[in-house]
Amino acid sequence: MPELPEVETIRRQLDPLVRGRTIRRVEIPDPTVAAPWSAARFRRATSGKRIKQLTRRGKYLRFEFEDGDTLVIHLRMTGRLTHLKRRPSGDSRRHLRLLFHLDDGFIAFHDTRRLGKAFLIPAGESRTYWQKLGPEPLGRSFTPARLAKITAGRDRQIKTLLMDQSAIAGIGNIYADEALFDAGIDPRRPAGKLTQSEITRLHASIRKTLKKAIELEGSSIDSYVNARGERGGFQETFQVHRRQGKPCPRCGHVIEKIKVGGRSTYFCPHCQKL
DNA sequence: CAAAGAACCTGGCGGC
DNA sequence: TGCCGCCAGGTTCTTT
Repeated sequence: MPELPEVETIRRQLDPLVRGRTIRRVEIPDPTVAAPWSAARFRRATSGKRIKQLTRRGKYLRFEFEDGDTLVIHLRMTGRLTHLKRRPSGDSRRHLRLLFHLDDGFIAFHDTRRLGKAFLIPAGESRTYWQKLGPEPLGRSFTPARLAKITAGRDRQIKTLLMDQSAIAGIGNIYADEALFDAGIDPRRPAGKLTQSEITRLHASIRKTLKKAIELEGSSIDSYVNARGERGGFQETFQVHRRQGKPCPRCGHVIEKIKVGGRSTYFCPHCQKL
């Protein structure tokens, strides 16, 4: 489910609710979420900790504790993180993987496909851990020149590169498709062969698309909901993603669905130049 | 080293 | 109705 806009939406909603709160107790109905750590070790490392703030890096959510340690949660495909006033019971515990009891309310991590992860980064190791990720596309360091550096000399298809988290952090299948359409670039283009003006356009399209998606609180195709359990709104504005067979909103040509890097890819063969 | 492909999971859907 | 294969917003490990 969640790419940068969805994770950022959850962060914005949750941050004011968890700031200064203490994790009183942790329930771990499915210990694989904390693997390779045991449930006991995970519980010991998180309970009693006071949360300083909630931050995001790429698609990772970070509960920063006052002692310097960080609890990291990655939702992968179907993870959901919600704030609850009451402890879930019965049907609402289906697919529940983690439940944090705060001094006021609960943070629940549900995950149908069980691909999501929760883990801890000790105070000293934080800096090096996040170095593996590329720049934040909405950050100051992500300039057209920076994007040009990322694409230079690369033989890879541009869409695959955009989704490579070590190149740029936070873009997934939805926003890669939408940004490439907005920029008028075929997703299969070798990254290193983009012209300067295409790179400038793509840079602007990435930022514009992500910002708009955050405003609309993310995209809900299937399972995604925000921290309040509500669906996002950006799926209503999809230009090409999941719209194969429908007319291109710009030229009317039929939108096609192909595979790029093993992922379903939607684009307009007329507007997006190969 | 870079790039492609398989593996990890579960559930929903279309086809037969 | 039942079974089967395919598909899904992501990452990581293995293979080329």
